Amino acid sequence: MRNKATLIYNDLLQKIEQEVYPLGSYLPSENQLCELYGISRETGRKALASLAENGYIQKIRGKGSLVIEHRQYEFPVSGIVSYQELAHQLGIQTRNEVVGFNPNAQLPAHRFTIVEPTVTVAPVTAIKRVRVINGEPAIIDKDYLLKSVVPTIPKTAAETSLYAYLEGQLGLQIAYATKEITMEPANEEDREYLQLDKGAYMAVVRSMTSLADARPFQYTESRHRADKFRFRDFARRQKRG
Amino acid sequence: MRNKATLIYNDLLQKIEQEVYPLGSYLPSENQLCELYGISRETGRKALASLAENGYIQKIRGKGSLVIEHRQYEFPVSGIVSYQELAHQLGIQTRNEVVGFNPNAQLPAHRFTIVEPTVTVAPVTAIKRVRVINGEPAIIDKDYLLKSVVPTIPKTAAETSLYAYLEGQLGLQIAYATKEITMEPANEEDREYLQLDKGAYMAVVRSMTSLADARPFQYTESRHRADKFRFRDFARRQKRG
DNA sequence: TTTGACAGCTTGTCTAAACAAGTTTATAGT
DNA sequence: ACTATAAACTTGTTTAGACAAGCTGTCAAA
Repeated sequence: MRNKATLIYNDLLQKIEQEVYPLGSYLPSENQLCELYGISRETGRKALASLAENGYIQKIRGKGSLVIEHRQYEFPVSGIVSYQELAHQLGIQTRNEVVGFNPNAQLPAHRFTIVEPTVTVAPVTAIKRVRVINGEPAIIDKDYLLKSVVPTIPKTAAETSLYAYLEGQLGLQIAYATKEITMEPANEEDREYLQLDKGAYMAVVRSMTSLADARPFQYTESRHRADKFRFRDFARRQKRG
Repeated sequence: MRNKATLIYNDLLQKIEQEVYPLGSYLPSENQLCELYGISRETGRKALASLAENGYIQKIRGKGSLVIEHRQYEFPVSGIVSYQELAHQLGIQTRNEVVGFNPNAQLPAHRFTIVEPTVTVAPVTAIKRVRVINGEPAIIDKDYLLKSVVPTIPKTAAETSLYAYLEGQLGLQIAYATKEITMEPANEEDREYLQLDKGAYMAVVRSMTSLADARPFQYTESRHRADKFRFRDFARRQKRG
């Protein structure tokens, strides 16, 4: 990372995870961080603010930055993390089956709001994948990527990691996403690919992902077996005036 | 709110929602904000950073702060918002039935980790409530509040708003929470209170809420009818070094 | 017409300083 | 032994300034 605050954030985070700063202990004070890293106080404070934001510490005035219990990475996580990144972090035995690949599909464009408001249908690349975890098919991912942003996608990228291709090869800057989680009855496709009984339920995560320049480019529908689904979140209470 | 950044955050947020700054437009530049509000640039930047964090704007270098589509408040929301606050914001017709109130209950203390690690059981006040939305019972909330933090809770507080009592009456500063969402088959209690068939599924949200001094004080199990459940989230991608 | 350089905007990063306010500890006085 | 005060820590807020880097339009040169 280029900026100092992120470097310090990563360093402190690593030391929290390695229990150099264990649960219930205090991080070095802001002034100590200045000396330790050779930075100004505000720079250190930015790193601490991010740690607090993500649930690793709680800042207490007059005392310091307390290391608190944070959510471990579970599957699937909140945040934008690609499946491959996640599986790697967790050491999960996983396989990726591309069961559909259509480089010339169409999608109603009302989903991609700001971009092309006049066009009613947008050309997309459609990818359908089944995630097999420990030998059991658990998730169906349906991705639709705007061809105006990503003209071509090699099938091998879908088989390995889509994000590695988008960020690494194409240099796209993936910035943010909105997600919606609902519970829905399994449809025929679900039952077929995931070998489920009738009456089974699915956790469905629909998300729109956008680039740093605010162009939405990817719509995803991720359908999870109910019994395999878990979502963890950390939230801070906002005080409104 | 006391600090300027929060004041400006609230003011900008209001103007975004009232479409003074509509979707797709740019907020005043940072230097303009300085003049508009009579503040320094860093103070304005803190307000903008919070707006970006919560998904209202996307900052684009060289251009400005673009107003992007943000999640409307849906039910239930991410974040820590009390049921009453939420229902009020949404104008939902809602009723609150306290179906259980035990001021002398016990709960395994391993949930409240840092506080009392040696004690195996913690004294809590147990509250069970059914949320009735538009005449239909939709949610069962089971709350357990540590008596070491909140010694007594009037039953009327449970009938109206628990958070209003904790923050308003007792002056407690509720700071953060970790949540976990899973899908589980409905149990007998669910079926009884929510009038469900056998084989019905529930969305279960378990959460631990803590104060500003990092003391966890509340464990909640919120059980939602599957067909009424929806969770919306906004996430930014983190770049790791 | 096209190209290229540049000025003037924008946000991003970083620093140094000052003061307010909450916590802890040492100390002096009772 | 107890208490009140003060000093020395902590984080919280705010400012002013500097320079880097990305975007856009202007204007002059080719």
